[in-house]
Amino acid sequence: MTVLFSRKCEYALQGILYLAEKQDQGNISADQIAKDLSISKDFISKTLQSLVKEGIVLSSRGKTGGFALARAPEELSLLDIILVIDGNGVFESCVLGLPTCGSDSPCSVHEQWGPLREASRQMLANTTVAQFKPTNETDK
Amino acid sequence: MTVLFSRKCEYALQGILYLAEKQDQGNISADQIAKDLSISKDFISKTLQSLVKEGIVLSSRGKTGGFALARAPEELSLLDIILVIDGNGVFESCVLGLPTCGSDSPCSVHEQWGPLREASRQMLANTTVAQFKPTNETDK
DNA sequence: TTTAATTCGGACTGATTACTCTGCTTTTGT
DNA sequence: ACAAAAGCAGAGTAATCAGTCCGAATTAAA
Repeated sequence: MTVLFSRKCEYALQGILYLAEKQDQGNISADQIAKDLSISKDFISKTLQSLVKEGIVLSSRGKTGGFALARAPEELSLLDIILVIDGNGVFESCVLGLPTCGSDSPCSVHEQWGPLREASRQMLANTTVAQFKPTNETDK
Repeated sequence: MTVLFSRKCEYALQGILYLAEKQDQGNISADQIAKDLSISKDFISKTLQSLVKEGIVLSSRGKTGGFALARAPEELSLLDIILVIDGNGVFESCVLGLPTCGSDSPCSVHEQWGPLREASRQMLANTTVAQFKPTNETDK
């Protein structure tokens, strides 16, 4: 089944949302995340490491180590995460995969697709991680 | 790179559009399609066979054999082809892959994504193969 | 009736994605 | 100092997707 984002990207989003939820509880171990999200510990671990490299997530080793958000949830959009994991290919290439299709010689759906694609992008850019937090006020 | 539709689906769309273009030239061989679209003959062949099974494309064997559209291009939408090859997963599942997300307990983007997804679907459903034909009138 | 040109079916191969394993390093509590 | 608990890195494995190959069945023309 073809899906908009890669599995890894979906897990990254879920992981980030989870970290935001537990934001005030300090470091969260990959083990705990994995259990609560029912994902493989090794895989979510690797995925979060990608986000650590990009400065989106903080990590610390050792006995009390784990992961935490590097930015305020209000300053972190879903698109930020998607771009790191999957890149922006989804928002760029021709929907029909037509090799000739581009802004200069667009295919029949190109013009109609553009606004939809842009709206999707905007929505993901405007939706912050904070909006997923259950019932907290602004910042802690 | 993650993309909306599978490669096979993209080829199917390109193949159908090509068949529509050559509609008045009788059967078109997989070999010719492959050459003109710069796709592997074997692969486009297999792909079109899937569409034959669903009654979207006609095929005939033998010396003058080849493929042709089974329906009028005006009666064939892009969505028809997409559904056969990729199914409707893209239009159904949660964008974020959240396991809990559904119409009963939607995630934060679910509500906003719905209209976009529906608009995309509508656009693909309303765009017929005929719209791609260069400069022909209605039906021959 | 033979031959050439085609689709068709199934098995096969290669590439990419998804995930796992193992061992190492770091850090903290005892 | 030591042991336990965590992340990290790289190699390895499994599954799916993309594409190939080959031989059989079909059909039309020579």
